[in-house]
Amino acid sequence: MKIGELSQATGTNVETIRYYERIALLPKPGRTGSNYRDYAPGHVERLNFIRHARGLGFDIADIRSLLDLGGDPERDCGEVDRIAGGHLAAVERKIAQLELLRKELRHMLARCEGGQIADCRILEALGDRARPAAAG
Amino acid sequence: MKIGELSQATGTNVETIRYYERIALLPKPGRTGSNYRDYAPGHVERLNFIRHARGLGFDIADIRSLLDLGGDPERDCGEVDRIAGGHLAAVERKIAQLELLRKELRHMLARCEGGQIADCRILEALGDRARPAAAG
DNA sequence: TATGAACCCTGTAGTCGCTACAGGGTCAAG
DNA sequence: CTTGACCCTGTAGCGACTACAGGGTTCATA
Repeated sequence: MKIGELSQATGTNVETIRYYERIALLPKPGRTGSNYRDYAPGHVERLNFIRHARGLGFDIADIRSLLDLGGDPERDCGEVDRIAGGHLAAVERKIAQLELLRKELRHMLARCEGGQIADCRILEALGDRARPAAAG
Repeated sequence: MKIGELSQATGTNVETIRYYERIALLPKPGRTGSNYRDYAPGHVERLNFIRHARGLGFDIADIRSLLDLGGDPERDCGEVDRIAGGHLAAVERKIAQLELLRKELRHMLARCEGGQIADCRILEALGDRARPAAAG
């Protein structure tokens, strides 16, 4: 299987696949006589795992750990749970933070009554660090 | 005012201040005889604006536009409104996306019953691209 | 006067996860 | 025999910083 086919099969950019190889996230495949990468079904599986985890926002260090753990079937599931739980917590923190931003942005926008820059409540709110809109 | 004082006054890393100068977001200050940067009150105000806007997640291109607009007091407020509104929409999209991730992660974690890696539902869910947990 | 700490300077490289070239080689079809 | 689609390596770019290395300055203290 050539890199273009792996790309098609997994919906992954060719450059991204080569990048994953470079950082040793995806093992080096064999090569054809003309030096083309030659992938096996295991590569498809692993790359699907990686792309799904990336889609869920896991960073590459976490994915590396998850893949390592997956290669050790007798080991306890706790570490996997810890990584996924840690990531969920991070996502929840991020959501909470963005909800605060949303509130402040909505507040700012609600105060805008059009008119001239000189009277712009949005610029005023941005400049006024001592009294951010979310607190008022 | 030296860079360390500006840093204190605005809660901004010294390296970040120099970075803002390099990308011409913060105007070059005067220099003392010993070549130290010498900031004026206007710099404090501008940097406060920048930091507040960055805290709200505006990117530097947007902040540049907002600062430019602020320098033109007779101009209509519409462009400012458009930038802030666009950013609010982006924040809302991001929240929606993270809420989906949260759902899928919670689902994955809920299925974990401990035990061995070989039976790990989390790794199974991650590997199973055809049927992501959020859809089931 | 010497010394040491705390500050300041420039310039460059690293972070993360890709993405986008430049400059070439390979292969199948017409 | 040429065209075009694919493949290769290597390097540089993105955004928004952050972290040095390797030096200069200032000020208080001994």
